[in-house]
Amino acid sequence: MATKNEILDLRKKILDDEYSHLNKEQREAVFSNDGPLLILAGAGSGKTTAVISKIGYLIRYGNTYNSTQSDATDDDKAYLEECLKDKTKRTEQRYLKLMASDPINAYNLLAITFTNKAAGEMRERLEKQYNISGDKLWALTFHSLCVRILRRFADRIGFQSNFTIYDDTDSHKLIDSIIKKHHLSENYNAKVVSRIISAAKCKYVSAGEYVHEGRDLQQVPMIYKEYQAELKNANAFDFDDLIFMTVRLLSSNEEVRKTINNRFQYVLVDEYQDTNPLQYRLVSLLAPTGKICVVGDDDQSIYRFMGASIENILSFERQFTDAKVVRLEQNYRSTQTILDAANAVIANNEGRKGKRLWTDQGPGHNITVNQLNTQSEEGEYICRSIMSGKGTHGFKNNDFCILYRTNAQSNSIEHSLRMNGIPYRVFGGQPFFKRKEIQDVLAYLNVICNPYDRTRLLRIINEPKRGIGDTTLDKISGICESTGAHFFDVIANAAAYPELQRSSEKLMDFARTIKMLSDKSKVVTPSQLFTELLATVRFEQALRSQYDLTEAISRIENVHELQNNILEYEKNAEEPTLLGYLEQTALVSAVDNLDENEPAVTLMTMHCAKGLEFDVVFLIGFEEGLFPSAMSVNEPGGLEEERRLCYVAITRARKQLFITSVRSRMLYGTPRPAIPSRFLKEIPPELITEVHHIQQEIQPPVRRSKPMHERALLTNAVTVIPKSKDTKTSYRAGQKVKHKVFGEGVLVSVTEMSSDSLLEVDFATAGKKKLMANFAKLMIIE
DNA sequence: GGACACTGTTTTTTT
DNA sequence: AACAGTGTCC
Repeated sequence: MATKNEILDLRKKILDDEYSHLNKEQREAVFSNDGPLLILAGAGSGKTTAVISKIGYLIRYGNTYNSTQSDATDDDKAYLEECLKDKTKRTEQRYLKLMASDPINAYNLLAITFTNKAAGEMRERLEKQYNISGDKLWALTFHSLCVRILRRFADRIGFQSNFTIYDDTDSHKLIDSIIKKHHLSENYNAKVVSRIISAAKCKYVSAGEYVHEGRDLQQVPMIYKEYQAELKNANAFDFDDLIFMTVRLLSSNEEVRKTINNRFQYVLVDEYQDTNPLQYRLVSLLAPTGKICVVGDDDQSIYRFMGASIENILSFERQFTDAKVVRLEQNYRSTQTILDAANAVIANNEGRKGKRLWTDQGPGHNITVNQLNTQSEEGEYICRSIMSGKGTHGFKNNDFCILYRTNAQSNSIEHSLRMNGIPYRVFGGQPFFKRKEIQDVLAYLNVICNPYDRTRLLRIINEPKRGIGDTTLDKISGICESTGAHFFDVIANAAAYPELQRSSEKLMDFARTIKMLSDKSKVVTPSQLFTELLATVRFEQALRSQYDLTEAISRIENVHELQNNILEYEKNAEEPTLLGYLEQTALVSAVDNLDENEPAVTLMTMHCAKGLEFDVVFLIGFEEGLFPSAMSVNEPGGLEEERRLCYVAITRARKQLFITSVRSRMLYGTPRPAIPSRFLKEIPPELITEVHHIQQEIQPPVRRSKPMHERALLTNAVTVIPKSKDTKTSYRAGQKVKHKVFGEGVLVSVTEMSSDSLLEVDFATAGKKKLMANFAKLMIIE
């Protein structure tokens, strides 16, 4: 009889061999499945590889590594010894029978990620490396997971499964209407109230339980209660409620909880440092037996403002008994210089789990630091650096990434990139979906799915104009108030209410349109319905009559772009539905659309960049008041959060890091003096090469008598920029340019004006147009 | 009901 | 500088 230890030892050797592509710590993370596990994964430490391997392992072997049961014979032992030497044997039934202990079905695994992109990548890699079908295993974000659960069990908490999702704009609108109704506009701001309510929800404090502190805003509990009543009446959830109500559902309904727990036998949570107490509750409900692995990095917790609690990861070991912690500190991404800088900066924080990144790659390039006078110089400097990086190091456009603290900073950089003909993509801000015409069409689609969605119904009931004014709407609200009827039902039966006599035809006509489209939506594809909708409400005609030709064209283009977006969705979704599409538009994150292969420089906020990596990273606007932000420095813990953000930003870079600041920054349209960020001083000086941006015109041949150090300075400078006379001279007649709406065209003439240039462009499709250079945002193609 | 001018506010980060 | 919200007039 082979002893238990002999067999265990043999198994360990085989598994170490099979997972030899991982380092020791990663293997430990893969093999530790006895109880709750926390993987403390530093930036770039191969965490995704470890997680993918772990899932593969759980599905193939279950919990072999630590399995104590063993009744193997000597013959089994000899067989395993053969398997150790001969890999091909490891597909045999007997091998698996000896090695596996409670393997988990992919169907019974749940992986929660931070973005849909991360979830998609996980599914892809599992499919490719372990042949695990992506639709069997649920890899989702917190929000999309909750939508799935709620769609199935909505009736248990008094909702219908065709519920719609309110984004921030929608909830602000709703809260604002409640504030107005109670004549509280003087002292109550929808945004502020919405934040308070959201913060309460993130701590799982319901409207009934909420107790307001402080002397101001005493009416918040009342608004909170009404807001929840309105949401329920509208059959809608806001972002927080998606999770809140799922928690409520699981904790109050044993049958549902059993169904869910039966399905999910092992739960993985990524980016655990960014979860909030509400999400913690959800996680504990999903993994009551401690079959759970969370992955995170306390140093990368940057979403406190969204209610994320760094406490979740810091106290994981207390919250989940017998938890094990594995640290991944070897970095496979960056040079030692970049890691040293990151380590040095984050070392200034207190209350960390503690961790030090290292790599066996060399030191690489020093970090390049430059202080410029203005934002346009900053932009120009970056463009020059990109161009020289492409020339001397052979980098491609998509190897570069520009990161900033606030979205507003993208403007000036975009301008420089356009002027230099460098293709780029901006992420975040999501201006497209915020456009009025897009919001309007989406509101229609939401109402078609869920006619009780009152906020969106109000948005479109008179858009395009159909003669239904405020007076009528007030009357309808009054009827709803006194009878408890739904807004839509009142409209649909307008003739039954004498006070609505004058507009009853218009109202009922509108309701019939919605009803008709709603019926249709059950039999046609989302894109077909979209076409039908535009035709029925004569949307394009309305845009044409409302705006002048150029603007109408641009808005119609946007609507068509939305149609493409729907088609794209239909192509990718396994089971495309209108509700599914709307869900996606509500829950997409900025980076979900990032295509690493698109040949363009990437622009985004440091927050957005979490989880991404680029060869060359530019961190811009390193100035006091901007980064760290002025608001954060007075807040307890605010500075440490900014520093973590700085750590995240630095560790995005693989090979080269550039950091810039300016002396004069525009704020609210006026220039303000700025001094370099304190974070720059936290980077050890020996890691930094300071580049001095040279202000003079390029001088013809350097004079012999020039002192050596000044010459060195000149050659050291990555760029020598002619004094920025004005960037508009970059436009020349004959250039090929591209406009976001009009497409490609040729520049016919350039007329200099006081602060701008008038451009005449002959577009291939749209014909000749006159545009202002600063406004048109043209991209120079050649 | 809509067009227009004027005012005040905004910039921290987002599922 | 850009934009949303408000007020005024038609």
